[in-house]
Amino acid sequence: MREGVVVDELPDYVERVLEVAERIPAGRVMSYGDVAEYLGEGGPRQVGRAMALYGGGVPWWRVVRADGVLLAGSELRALEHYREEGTPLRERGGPAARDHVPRLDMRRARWDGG
DNA sequence: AGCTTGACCGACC
DNA sequence: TGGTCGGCCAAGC
Repeated sequence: MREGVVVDELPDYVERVLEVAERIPAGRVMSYGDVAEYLGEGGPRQVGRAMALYGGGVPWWRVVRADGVLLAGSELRALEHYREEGTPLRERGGPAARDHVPRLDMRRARWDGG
């Protein structure tokens, strides 16, 4: 069985990142930096890379930027999940709300990891 | 070995 | 409220 040199297993660090992502409850989020800090290893950028490459199988929309800006390129997909899960958003109230993608209300949506 | 590139962050203005 | 800047750290070239 030595032929199976194919990488059917993800790097250890990536596995841990995905594990944390899966623990985030619906309606809540963690920032990349939060996840890194929670793991006690790596940094926001490492978490970001892990999610970008392998995050497809987990609730990727629950791992977000610390400033609450929605994932570039997937704003609408993410937004649908947020509305469905009731994740706190900062909608823009005024007339200028037209064509404006909301941001997450990080104060309320942030999850500390239990 | 050096430089650029990211699903980033916090401080500052 | 929004933009810049420096720091961050691994990967790629």
